[in-house]
Amino acid sequence: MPPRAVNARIRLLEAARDVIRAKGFAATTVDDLCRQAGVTKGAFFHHFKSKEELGVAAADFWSETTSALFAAAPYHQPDDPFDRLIAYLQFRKELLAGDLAEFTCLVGTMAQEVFDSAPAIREACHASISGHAMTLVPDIRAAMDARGVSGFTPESLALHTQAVLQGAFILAKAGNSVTLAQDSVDHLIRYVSMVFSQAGKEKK
Amino acid sequence: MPPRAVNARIRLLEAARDVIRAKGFAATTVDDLCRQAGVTKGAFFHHFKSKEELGVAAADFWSETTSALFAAAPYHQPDDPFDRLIAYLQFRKELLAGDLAEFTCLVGTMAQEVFDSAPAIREACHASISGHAMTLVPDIRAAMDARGVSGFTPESLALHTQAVLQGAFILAKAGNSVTLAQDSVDHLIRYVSMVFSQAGKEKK
DNA sequence: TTGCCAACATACCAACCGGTTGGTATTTTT
DNA sequence: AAAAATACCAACCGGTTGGTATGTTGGCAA
Repeated sequence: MPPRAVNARIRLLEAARDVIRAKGFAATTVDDLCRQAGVTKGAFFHHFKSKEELGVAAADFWSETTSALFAAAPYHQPDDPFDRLIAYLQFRKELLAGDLAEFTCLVGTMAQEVFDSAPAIREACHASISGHAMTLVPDIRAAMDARGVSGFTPESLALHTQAVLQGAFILAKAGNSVTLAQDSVDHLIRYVSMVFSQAGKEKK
Repeated sequence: MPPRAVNARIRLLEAARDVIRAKGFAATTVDDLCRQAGVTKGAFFHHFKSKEELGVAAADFWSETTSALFAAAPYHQPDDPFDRLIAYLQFRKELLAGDLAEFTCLVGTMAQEVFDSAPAIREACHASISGHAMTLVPDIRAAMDARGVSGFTPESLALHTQAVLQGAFILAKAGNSVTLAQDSVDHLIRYVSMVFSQAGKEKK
């Protein structure tokens, strides 16, 4: 465990996370990242043999940090699987606060840009998104079984929640408005509630 | 009406539509566009004073061509507003075919990339997305009134449909799978059906 | 015919970008 | 303590990029 080595690498990954979310992958230069991380270009190419490899590493880094965030989040507390699912969506909605580049999804942004030109990055983004979605599957499956819901797979609903979130990010970016994203998540919560026959429980 | 002039401009806009959807805005070079359009750089900067201005023009061009496409589409035929809405979503699902770069949304892709660095493009993308969404509002409002649905605005549901589609594009790009996008649209159709109390009409 | 202007084409440039090189300081291993 | 590996730096390089400067061409009005 080298003392400073890990530092530079992690600082570059953090810089990638922040700068790429604001400017996009292609528009972010290696110099941008070095400046933000406070290291030189030599250090950059010591840790990553190319910009593309940094993209892959940034996606993996994103997977690790976000899965830690969600694992520690409080939405796992309810006893009922359905309640946990709703609590998850509510938690996602609460995350939509502050500056746009701070809560949007790195891997969604990168995937959009490089899906055709950098398959390695695309694949790492795919693993990140679907990996996170799959953490929802046990609860969705349990809720479906408990309430006799059918007509779709737990996996497809899990992925749909991520699609709505990704789409919400795009609307928010285009409209420069966080509210747009929140409204979409509200529709998603309403959908999930109705699908699990909670439609009767109208909020006041 | 100049004979060749309009040609070069439109060919550049078509090139932008095709190349940017595949490579993204930042990764698309002016030379890329000139090559694809079969014109020289001189022609490019004659019609657009900068790459950014082309981005704005491409977004506007996208608005025009897509609104013509949707205006001529057959989903307007049903008499009932709700049926028209479902027909629209079914139509959107049917459009998800062929190569990824052929059915994804130019303005969604661009907005994601340039929302922080090119406000003019961002605004043109916003106008395109919300302009299209607003064409759905009369039918949504009529369906809500006819069936006594409330709890959200017609505008927010219209925008939500676009969010789902944009998110579906991202999942499809990340997973390199059209099916992912189609599944999400299925969930959206199920949501809209349930919201308008069509949940009883289960498909076989 | 002349004059003029839009619509291109050709040639070019300065800045920038990803990546390399050769070297040094600091650990780790032997 | 010597040797080897790791972590990092400053300077540099060749190709690329958005943009410009300077023509050239064809149509059209006076």
